Amino acid sequence: MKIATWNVNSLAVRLPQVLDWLATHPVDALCLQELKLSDDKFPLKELKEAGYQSAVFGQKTYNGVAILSKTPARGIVKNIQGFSDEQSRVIAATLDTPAGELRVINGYFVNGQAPATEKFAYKMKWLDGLRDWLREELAAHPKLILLGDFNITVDDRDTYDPQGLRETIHHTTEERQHFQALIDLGLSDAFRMFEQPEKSYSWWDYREMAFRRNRGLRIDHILVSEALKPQVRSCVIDKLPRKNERPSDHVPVVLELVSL
DNA sequence: ATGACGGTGTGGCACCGA
Repeated sequence: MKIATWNVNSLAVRLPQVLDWLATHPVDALCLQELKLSDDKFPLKELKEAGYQSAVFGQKTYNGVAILSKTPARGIVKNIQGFSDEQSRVIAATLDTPAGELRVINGYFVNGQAPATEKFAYKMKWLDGLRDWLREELAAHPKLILLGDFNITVDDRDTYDPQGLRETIHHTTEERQHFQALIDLGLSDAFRMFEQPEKSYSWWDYREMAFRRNRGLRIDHILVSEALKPQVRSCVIDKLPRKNERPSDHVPVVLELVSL
């Protein structure tokens, strides 16, 4: 059973690429971020024809998240419970999969612009709210996955220039402490459960031929709960879609779970 | 380096992303 995350940076532009990818990577569930469209513009029909149901929390122009799944999603929650948010950044659902009943929390985390800005402060508050809510979700759902675009590098291995980008956005101590607070709830970074290629990233800037020079960041993550850990077989980044024409700046990350 | 590229909504550009 496979589940993936992909920040598509406009589903309107990327739908053909998503359909292509699903045709070659028929995952059980695909979590999308940065739809950049309202619910009424969501391509429900096209995805249904590809074999996927959609739980959608859209927003015009910015943000927007969705969970595509082969089996119906239940218990859908939009945004962080107990945290008031104008922006559509989280959708959670319970899925019945070959690997069992899974709680899936799909997030488009706040970017944060730069330390000491209002947007950075919002990022920190948002992360606090997520942690508090996640504690409850974990208590209710032992087998839980938190995945999406975290907009945080975990350590030096996740960035092409650890020295030059020290304490800049996505690299600050404060962001990493907030990431650690999520880990401390009892979650594991599935990608680091395995040996991985050096300089593995999930995002590359469109500018300066960043992809060709592999100047990227690993900011798209999949965290798994303690109860799910024994079922994790692999976690890989699929960088191939970054070579598409008109690619997203992010690529999919894929988690494989086995049944017990 | 106030830049670069790309998406959106707008309107002759600005804003945002990371």
